[in-house]
Amino acid sequence: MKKVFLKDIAEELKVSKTAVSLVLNNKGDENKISQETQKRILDYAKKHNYVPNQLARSLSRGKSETIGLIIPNISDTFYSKIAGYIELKLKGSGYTVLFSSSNEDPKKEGELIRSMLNRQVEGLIIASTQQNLKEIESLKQDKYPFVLIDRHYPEIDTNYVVVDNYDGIKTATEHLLRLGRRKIGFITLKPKLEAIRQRLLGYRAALEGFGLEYNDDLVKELDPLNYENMIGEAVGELLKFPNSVDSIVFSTHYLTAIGLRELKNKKIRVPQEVAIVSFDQLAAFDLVDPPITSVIQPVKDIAEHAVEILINEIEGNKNPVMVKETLGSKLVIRKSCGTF
Amino acid sequence: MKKVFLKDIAEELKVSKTAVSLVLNNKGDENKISQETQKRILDYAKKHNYVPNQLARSLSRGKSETIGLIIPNISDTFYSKIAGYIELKLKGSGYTVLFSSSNEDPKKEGELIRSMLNRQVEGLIIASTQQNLKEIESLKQDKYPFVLIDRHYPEIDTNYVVVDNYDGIKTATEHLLRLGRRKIGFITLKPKLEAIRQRLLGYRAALEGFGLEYNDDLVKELDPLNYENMIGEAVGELLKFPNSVDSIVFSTHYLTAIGLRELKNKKIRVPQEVAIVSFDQLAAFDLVDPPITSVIQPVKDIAEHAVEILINEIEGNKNPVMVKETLGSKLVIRKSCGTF
DNA sequence: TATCTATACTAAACCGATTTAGTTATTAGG
DNA sequence: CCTAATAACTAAATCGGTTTAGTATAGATA
Repeated sequence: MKKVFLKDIAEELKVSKTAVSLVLNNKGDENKISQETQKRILDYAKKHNYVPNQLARSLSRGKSETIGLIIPNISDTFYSKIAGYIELKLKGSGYTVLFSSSNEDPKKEGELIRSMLNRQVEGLIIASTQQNLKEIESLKQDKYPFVLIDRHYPEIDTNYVVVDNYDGIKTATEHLLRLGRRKIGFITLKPKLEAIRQRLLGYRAALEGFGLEYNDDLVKELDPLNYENMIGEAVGELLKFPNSVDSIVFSTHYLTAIGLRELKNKKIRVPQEVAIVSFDQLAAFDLVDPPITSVIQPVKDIAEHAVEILINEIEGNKNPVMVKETLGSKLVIRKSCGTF
Repeated sequence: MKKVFLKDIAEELKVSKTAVSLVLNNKGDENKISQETQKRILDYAKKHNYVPNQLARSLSRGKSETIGLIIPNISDTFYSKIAGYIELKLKGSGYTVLFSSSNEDPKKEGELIRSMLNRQVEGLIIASTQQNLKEIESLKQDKYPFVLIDRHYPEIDTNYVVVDNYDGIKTATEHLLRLGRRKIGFITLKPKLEAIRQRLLGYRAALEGFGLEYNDDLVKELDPLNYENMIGEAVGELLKFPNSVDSIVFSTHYLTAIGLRELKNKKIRVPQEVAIVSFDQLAAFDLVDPPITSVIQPVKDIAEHAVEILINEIEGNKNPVMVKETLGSKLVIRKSCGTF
């Protein structure tokens, strides 16, 4: 079946392109196109299976009805869930999502932002590497609608929806302290990210709240690109710490998973010898031996709030007040911490 | 900073739009634009931070440099991993991925396909609901480049990359049989999908290979949209089966997870009383109590092969032979099956 | 001197829509 | 009967690029 264009319909029906376009966009009535003509156009379009070319449409209207989502990694369950909820929230709104992963590479992230702008997305949701201050600032300067999620730039006044990382880790650490653990290790990533830095601060604050001194030796910062090879050593060192640590706080779900694997390899009994708690979780953490006490994130809320804020800015008032949301997380207590 | 367009550059530099366009597309030399003019254009473009409007570009060239990915659900780790690998494979090729979830809804899938065509994507990778025969056939008729993944339509001659579902489940079931289990339950989804039907056949073939009779009571088919509420009953019935089953094969990772939860609730010892094996897995299945024996899928291969086939068809010969690949899976033996 | 050939460009059509600013024919009002 | 208003359209500009088919000039060749 040959593809049919607006022009074809117009020629065939001996009406103008204008008429066809108006009718197909439901603007026939308000533009006084007769019912008869409207019917002819509609029928012909349906019969010949006409579909408008979105590119042409977007170009001429200056609206793409697309929003862009830039995340570190679509394979990470945390982000794939967010992506899923964003899609769901957008369902029926007419917007499509264009998404891409930066793989924590600031340069790639910059390219993605520009590529999305070229593609005329109408707004962006970004879980940034937090190393593109310039780029984000210029988005803001251009009054381009966007909202940061999961990670934001404290130094710029933007929309954002993040989780209270500080508080999440603090709560988790305090839970261990309350259970009597005192030699608490912390396995985290090298803090290029403000979010990660917040987690370290939370850990520290919890200790100090219990009158304990912060000890650098208890904190292992792994390279985000090479953590799998470094985890063995990190765990090993914590176990060698004078008489070994009695517990470990992991700052991400994947560190927890490989950390626990390592502890099991070394035949450490969890939680008897070493208790653990995790920031964020994987789907099966409740089934793990032992079930892992985790700080769980309000993934759905992050996604939905971000979409609401963005759509509101795209469609609503142009010079709005920035919306800043820091959502709370929830500690789900299972067995790996040594219970309550 | 005001946005600068091709036209602006041309007017400012007193050259034609043609010249600017050619130079910026690296076609200056072959079109004999003088080095001097080229430099002026390039410098001006860089200085004023010119970026071409992709929509206009795509429209006029008839190429969008975008490929579409339609999957059931981006939140499912299986598909999010595939999405990740597809992105990775496409990196540097100039193509962008536009992806959307059908949520197993054939109608939605149809809309997505059409929406992507409107957006002029140059090719499609689809993990179909397998209930859109018509739609897929018409893609084929239009010689539109596409490749099916994970699920295909046996009745149409298309490109596809799938996993041998039959063989995967058969191997898993045989493993249980070889370990002496004889009353093997099978928890699966209602087989709207050919892929799911294949799994049932694999289960059955394994039994029959061991001279066992297929028994309907041992097979529980759950509604894909309501499996969480049905799992309790399903497991309960299998346990009530004369003297209870001695093992269960789960046909997807999420059924395994909730099934195991249910078994644990009921204080069934796994694998002593009931052994389990899973088709596909979640990130922490090796850490679970007990670690879950799973058939693992070649996710990376699926993604990479699909991309290769698609790009080849988009850029290469126009009337190619369809590529049909059925990849093997691998049984990873852990504890939940009662070991070797 | 007339013709050919490079060189270095450009005008204008085109991609497939949307939209502004009219135009014509008919009817209503004064 | 004349003017104004309304109904039912349409021509042409526009969106921001790409591309085809030329053109003008200078130098080389016969």
